[in-house]
Amino acid sequence: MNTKQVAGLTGISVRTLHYYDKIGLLCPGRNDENGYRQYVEADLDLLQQILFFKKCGFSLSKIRALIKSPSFDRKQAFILQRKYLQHEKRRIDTMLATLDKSLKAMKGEYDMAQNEKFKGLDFDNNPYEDEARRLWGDQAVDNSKKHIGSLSDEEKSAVAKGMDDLFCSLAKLRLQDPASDAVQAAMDGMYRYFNQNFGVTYSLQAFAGLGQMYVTDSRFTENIDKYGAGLSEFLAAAMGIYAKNKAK
Amino acid sequence: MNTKQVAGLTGISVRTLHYYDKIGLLCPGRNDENGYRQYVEADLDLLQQILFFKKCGFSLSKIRALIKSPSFDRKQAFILQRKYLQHEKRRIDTMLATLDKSLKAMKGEYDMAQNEKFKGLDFDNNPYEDEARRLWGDQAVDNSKKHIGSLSDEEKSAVAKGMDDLFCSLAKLRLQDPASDAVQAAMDGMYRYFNQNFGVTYSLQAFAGLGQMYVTDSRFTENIDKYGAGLSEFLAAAMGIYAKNKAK
DNA sequence: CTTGACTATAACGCTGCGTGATGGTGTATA
DNA sequence: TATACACCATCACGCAGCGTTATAGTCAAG
Repeated sequence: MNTKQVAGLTGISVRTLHYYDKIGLLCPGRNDENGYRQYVEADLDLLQQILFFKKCGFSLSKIRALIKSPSFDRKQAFILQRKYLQHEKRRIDTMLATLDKSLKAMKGEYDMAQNEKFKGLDFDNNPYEDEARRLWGDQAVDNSKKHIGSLSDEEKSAVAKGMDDLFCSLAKLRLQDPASDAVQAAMDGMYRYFNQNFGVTYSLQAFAGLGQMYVTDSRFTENIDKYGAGLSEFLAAAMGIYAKNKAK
Repeated sequence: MNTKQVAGLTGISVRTLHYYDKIGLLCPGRNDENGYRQYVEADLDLLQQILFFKKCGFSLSKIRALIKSPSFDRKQAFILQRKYLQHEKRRIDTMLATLDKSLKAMKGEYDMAQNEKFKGLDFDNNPYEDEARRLWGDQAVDNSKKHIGSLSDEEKSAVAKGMDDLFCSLAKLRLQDPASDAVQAAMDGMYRYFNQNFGVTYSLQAFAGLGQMYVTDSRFTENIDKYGAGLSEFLAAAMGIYAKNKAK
């Protein structure tokens, strides 16, 4: 299929498809003769995933990080997205209730508290995040929190210092290819460091899952990106590749 | 209430509230001593409206045009918004169905057509628009279309020319105050022109409603704004004021 | 060989805020 | 009375995700 046909099929504009290609989000093959884009079925499936992730409120760069990761699992993504949509439905119900109450209040049939007027109208928190936490991260996060909690103040600050150093050194690599030897060697160091310092043994899967959380979970993203813009997305890719390679 | 309290109550950031004030969307009174913003209950109700309109996908400038119009009716807005939300719920159901089918297709239990993969994922058309059409405009639009259809080609182009001239002259006024005498005189001309040339007699209410449609309905907005950026929003205000004044 | 319907890239514009920077106010504490 | 500290204010700049021209090459039909 050519660009225009995909546009017609999906409702995404041609311009947008060009843009997605340019930013490395959806890069179809090309016709050898004239260089025109050629979308095959796998491209369409990927586009569908992209659109679902957009619905879940992720930025394009995050989506790219997620779907490019070798540890990306379509089935899991579908399941999380379903949970997100169910959340959304409930939110809409809340908003409908708010609406009906506001109507009644307008007629004087109901006395509405101020905070009631805004139920369901808060735009901030992303339920997809919550679900992803439950699926991938909370045990790991909780465990390490528990472990850290059991340390003395000195030990705590030592660990904190170690993490700081680790992320500083990782940040310097973030413009290189995540699959390169240098980066993968750093990943090996990271994996070992985590296993030594967090009271849990990370399986390779859990390590890759933690990488996914670096982009899906704002608690991580925001802290990590302080060491350098885009670091979390870079790490997600590099950790996924590391887990995949080592699993062999 | 001060700015921070409102922020806490609604989930809207302080920065955003400042911004809304600056662009004339939500301008609370001020404390005389220090110039601080003071939000009263009416402001909160308005903010609620603004948030509902945002959910419906309107831009801030459109929202401003809608709520500032004297013909703005809170109850009608609530009702339209409810319909919009119900639409959204149905769309989510469609997306959920698409999701489940995709899962099945992945397992090989179902053969999915390409276009089926994108059901519910099209972001473009705004259901609020459709509802607003049904409520305010379709009869008027249909009637005038019918009337114009009954004309000869010459007459048609004469009407088209007249409309073109009319909007050109209106566009020149668009930076003035919609309530000013000059603008209101032009509105009088517009009202008469419409009643003479569209085979329908516009009630003042219908005239104001048409103004609302100029901003809610992209069929109008896009055409009108060709004569000058923001013309549709300006006209919506001016027509609303005209109808209100003349009703007295 | 020209027309019209495609394709391509490149560059500028727009919206809705977030994020400081900088400075005035108000009240509590030393 | 000084000073700290939390809160308010107004700029000014930056960013994502495209829409929108502008400009140019490709291809089949007439």
